[in-house]
Amino acid sequence: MGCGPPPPRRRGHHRRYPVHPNTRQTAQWTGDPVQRAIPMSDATAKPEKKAASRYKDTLNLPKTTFAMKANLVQNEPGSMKRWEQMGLYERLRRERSGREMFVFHDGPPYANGSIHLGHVLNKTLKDFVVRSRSMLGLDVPYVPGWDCHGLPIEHKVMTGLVETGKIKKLAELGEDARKGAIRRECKAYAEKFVKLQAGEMQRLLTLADYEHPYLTMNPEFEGAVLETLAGLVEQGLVYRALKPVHWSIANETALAEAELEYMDREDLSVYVDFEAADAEAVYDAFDLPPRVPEEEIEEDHDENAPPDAADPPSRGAPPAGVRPDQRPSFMIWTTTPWTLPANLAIAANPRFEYALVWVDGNVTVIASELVAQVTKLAKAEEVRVIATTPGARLLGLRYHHPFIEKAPRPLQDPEADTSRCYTLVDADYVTLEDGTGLVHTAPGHGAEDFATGKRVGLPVYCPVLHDGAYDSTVPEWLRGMNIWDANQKVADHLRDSGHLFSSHRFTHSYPHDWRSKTPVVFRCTEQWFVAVDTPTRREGRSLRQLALDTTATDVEFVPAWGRNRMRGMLESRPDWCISRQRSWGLPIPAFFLPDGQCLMTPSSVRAVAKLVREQGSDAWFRSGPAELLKHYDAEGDPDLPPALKAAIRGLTLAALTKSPDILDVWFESGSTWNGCMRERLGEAGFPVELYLEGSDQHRGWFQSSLLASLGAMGRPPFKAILTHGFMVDKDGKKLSKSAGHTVEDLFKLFGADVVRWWCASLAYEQDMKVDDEFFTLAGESYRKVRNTLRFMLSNLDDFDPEHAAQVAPAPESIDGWVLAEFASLGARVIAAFQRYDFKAAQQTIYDFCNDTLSATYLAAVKDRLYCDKTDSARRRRCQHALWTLTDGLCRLVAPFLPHTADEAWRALWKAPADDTERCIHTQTFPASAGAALPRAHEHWPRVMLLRDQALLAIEKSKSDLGIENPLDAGVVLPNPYGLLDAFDTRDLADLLGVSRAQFDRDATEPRVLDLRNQPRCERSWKRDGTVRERSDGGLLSDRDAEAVGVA
RNA sequence: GGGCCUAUAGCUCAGUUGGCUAGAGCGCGCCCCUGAUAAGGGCGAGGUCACAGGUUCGAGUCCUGUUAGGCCCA
Repeated sequence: MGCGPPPPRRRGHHRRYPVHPNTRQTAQWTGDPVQRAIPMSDATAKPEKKAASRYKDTLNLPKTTFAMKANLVQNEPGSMKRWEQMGLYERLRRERSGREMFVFHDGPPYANGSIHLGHVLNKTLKDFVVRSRSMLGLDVPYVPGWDCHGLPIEHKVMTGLVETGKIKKLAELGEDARKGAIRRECKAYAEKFVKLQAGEMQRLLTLADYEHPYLTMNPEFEGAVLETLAGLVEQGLVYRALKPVHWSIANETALAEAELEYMDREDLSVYVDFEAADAEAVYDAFDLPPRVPEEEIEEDHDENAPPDAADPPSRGAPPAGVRPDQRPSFMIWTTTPWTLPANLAIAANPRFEYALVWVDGNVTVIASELVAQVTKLAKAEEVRVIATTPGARLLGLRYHHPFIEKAPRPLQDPEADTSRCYTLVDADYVTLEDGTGLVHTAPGHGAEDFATGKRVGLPVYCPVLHDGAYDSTVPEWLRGMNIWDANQKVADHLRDSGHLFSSHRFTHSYPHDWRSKTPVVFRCTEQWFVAVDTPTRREGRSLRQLALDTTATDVEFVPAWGRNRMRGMLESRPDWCISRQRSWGLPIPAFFLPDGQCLMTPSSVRAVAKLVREQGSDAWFRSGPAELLKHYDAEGDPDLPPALKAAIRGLTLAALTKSPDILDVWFESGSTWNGCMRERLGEAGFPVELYLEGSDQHRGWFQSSLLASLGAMGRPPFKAILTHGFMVDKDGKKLSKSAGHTVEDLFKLFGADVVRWWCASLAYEQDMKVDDEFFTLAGESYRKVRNTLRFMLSNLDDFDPEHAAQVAPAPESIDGWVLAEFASLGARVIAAFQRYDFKAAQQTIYDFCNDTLSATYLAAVKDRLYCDKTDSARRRRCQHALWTLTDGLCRLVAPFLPHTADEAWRALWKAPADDTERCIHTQTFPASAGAALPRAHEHWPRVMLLRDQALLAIEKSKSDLGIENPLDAGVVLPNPYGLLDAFDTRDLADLLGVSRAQFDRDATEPRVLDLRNQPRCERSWKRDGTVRERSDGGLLSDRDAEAVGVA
C-alpha cells in the first residue's frame, strides 16, 4: 500500500492496489522502456477532463443532419408527399418494365369502416412482399382492391334511409326504381370508405397503384365476374334448387343473419306422439322378447312364459322387459306446430340412450335422460320405463305422420322421391337440453333439417308460400291458411286425434325481421348453386375433386399446415349457394319465360356481361330484358335447349322476366383473379404467384377464388397461399373491438415505420399478441437501428465515395471482417425475405446492428475515425466499409422502414430536400449478397472467440486489478503456432476497447495488463506505448502527433 | 361437439431431421464511457421447456391424453 496517492474516485467503494500483488507478473509490459520513465502518480491519476479538450477541435467528430429523434409522426407525411411527387409507383413500373415479374395480388377488404389492426397487419405483410420482391429487382405491379357490394353496406344504407324517413318515399317507387335508388346510396357509401381506407393504407406507407385500384363495383370488373360465371355455366356447374332461408313474410324477402333481431315471443310448445308404423320392429329395437302367441302359451306356458307372465299386462303398465300389446309412438317436441305438415322425418342421436316408456296407458319413445322432465311437464300420472336402447338401434324405424297419410311432394317437384320419408334418421345436433331427444325434421323449414334431408335423401318440401299461407299440398283443412293461425289449429287437430301428449304456451327468444319487427320463418326458396360434385364438361372431374387434387400438390402453403386445413374444408363443403335476394350487388343474369323455364346459357351470360361492361350493373335495374339481351343471339346459341329456343322464338324478349337475385359477394371476390389480374395483365397475370390473407380465408377468399378459377379456367388462380393468424390481447384472448388504440392513434403515437417494424417482428403464422407496450418496445428497437445508421452517417460526413480510391480491404483487417459479415447478413436477410420469413429478416438485421456493428465494429473503429488524420488511408478504408454498410443496411431495411430507409439513404447522398430523384425504393438489395462474397481471414472466428474471453478477463480485472477503464488496460492474446501473425494488433486492441494488444505464442488464455502507470495520450486517451511529450507541450501518441502535425 | 393451430426465462421469441451445460433481444441488477450522449459499451442473475403418461441408450424436439387459448365449422 501507499505507493502514491490514490486516484480520484467517484464512487466511494473500496480501492485496491493499482497493481494487485497476485497479478503483478501479468501486469508487466515487458520490453517497454516508457513504463518506468513516467512517475506513477501522474500515470494513475485520472486525467483532467478539461485538459483533454485541448485537442478536441482536431478530432474528426461525428456530424450529420440525420437526427437522432425520428419524429416519424411529423416527417413521414413528407416522405409520402415526395414519393407522390416523383410518381414512385409509376417510375418503378417504367424502370422495371421488361424485368422478370412477381405477380402478387391483393385480396379486397370490405369497403366499410376504418381499417383496424387486422388490416394493418395484412397490408403491412403484403407491403413487405411487394417491397422485398421489388428490391430483388423484379417487376412487382400491385393493384389494391376493395369489395364494394353486399349486405353490410346495404344494411347500413337501409338503416340510414329508415332513420331519415327516406324509406317511405322509396316504398312508393316501382321495384326497379327502388333498387336503383338504394344502389346509388350504396355506391356513394362504398366510395366514401374506399377513399377513407385507401388514405389510411397509404399512411401506413404501403406501395401500390392507389391511382387505379380495382373495385368490385366497377363496370369492367362486374363484366369480368359475369364472364367467370359464364365459364362455370359452360361447365354445367350452375343449377337452381331449393334452400331454406330466413324469410320475412311481411316484406316477402329473404333475410341475412345480420338483418335478424332476436325478440321475445309467445309460442305454443307441443309434444306430439308419432305412431310407429311397425310396432314389432320397435320392440325388437328395444330387445323385448317376442310375445308368445296365445295358443302356444296354452300349450307350453310353463317353459316359454316370461317370469312375470302370471300378471296379465292388459291394464296398467306392462312389467319391465315385456313387450306391450299396443302400438308405440315416437314423441317429438316443437315450438312451431305450423311446420308439422312439412315433417318428413324424426332425427335421433345415435349416441344417446332412448327409453320405451309407459305413460298413462300409452307407450312412447323418449330419450332416457328426458323422461322425467317431459312427463312431469305434462303432469303424467303413471310413468314407467319398460326398456332402453341406444339411439343407433332406432335408426331406420318408420312412423305414421299424425295427420298426413302419404308423404307429400313439393309443388315444384311432383316427381320427388318420397321413399325415405317418415323414418328415424341420425343427427348429431340432437341434444338433451330441451324436447324429447327426438327431433321433428322438416327439411323445408330449417337449416339443420335441410342438411339432414339432403344427406338422407328427403325431398325439400316447403308448403308455405311467400305470403305465409299454405299451398295446395297440405291437408284440406290447412290450405290457404296463414301459418301463424295454423299453430293453434294444428294443435287442436292433434289433440282431437289423440296425438297431442301435452301443450303449453311459453315465451322464448325468436328471430324477427329487423325492419318490420315481425317474426321470420325458415322457408325454402329457389336459389342458385355451384355444384361441387358435378363433373366439369372440360375434363370430367368435379370442382371438389379438382380442388383436392390441385391443393395436394400444385399449390404451396405458407405455413405448411394450411394445406391440411384447406383440404379438410374442401372435403366437407356443401354446394356453393351463389344467389342472394338483395339490391346491392351484381344481378344473376337469368331470365324466366312465362312458363317458368329459365334462360341462362354461357352466351346469354356473356351477352349480359358485355352490356354490363358498357353500362355497369345498374343497367339491369334500368333496362328491360330486350335491351339487356341486345348482344345475345338466341338462334345462334348452341347451348340453348331446342325447347327453350322454340319457346323464345315464339315470344319477344320483352316478355321475359329478369331474375331478381344478385350474386353472392364471395363470387365477386372469388373472381378477382379475373376481374383484376387477367383484366390488367392478361395471361401474364394468371395464375398469381401468391395470395396472402388471414387464416379465416381458407374457407373464404382462398376457397371461393379456387373454386371459381377451377370452374372457369380449370386451374387454380394462385401458386402459393400465405396465411397469417389473428390479433389477440396480451393474455392471448380474443381482441375486443373496443380495446386498444385505433389505427389512427397508432400512427399518431408511434408512426408508421414503428408500427411496421412491430409487424415485421411478429410470428405471423400464429396468433399474435398486441398491447400498447409492444409498440413502445418496437419503438426502442427501431431507435437502435436508427442510431446505428446515424452513427455511421455521422462518420461519413467528410467522405466522398465517388472520389475516394477504391481499395478492397485486406481479409485480416477489421474492415475485411465486417464486410464479410455484412455480405453474410445480406444473404441471410434476402433468403428470409424470399421465403416470407420477415421475422427472421428483421431479427437478423437487428442483431447485426446491435452486435456486429454497434457493440463490435463501430466501437472498435471509433478511435481511428475520430483520431486518425482525416484523409489517412486507414480512416478512408474504414469509411469505405462504413459506406458499404450504410448503403446496404438502408437497402435491407427498406421493405420494413420505407420512410427511415429513404431518409437515411438520402442523408448518405446528401440529397437536398427538394430532390425527387434519389430514392432507396427504386434500388435493389446490396449486390454483394448475390455476387462473390468478400472473404474474411479464416481465423477471424478464433479471434472473435479470443475477444469474448478477453472481455471476460477485462471484466475480471476490474475487481482484481481495479482497472475501471479498459483504456487503462492492455491485453496479451495467445497466438499458438503464430496462427494470428497476419492480424494487426492495433485492430485487436480496438476490438477489445483496450489501449494495446500483443500476441504471445505460449499463452493459453488472454491476460490483462495494467497500463495505468503508463502515459496517456491527451488526444486519444490511449496508453499505446508511444505517448510522450510533443513540441507543443502535449502528451501525444505517435499517431495523434502526426494527425495534429506536431513533432 | 368436429377440423386446423398454439403453449420454451418477468415480456416477445429462436431452438433444423430426437444428442445442450436449452439460446437471443427487451426488462432487471452491477459496472464503464461522457468525443454516437434523451446515445454507446461490458458483466451478471433468471427456465422442473403448460400438465400427465408413453416410445427411446437419450425427448423442449416423436406418440397419446388433459388443461388453457385462437381461427373455421356445427
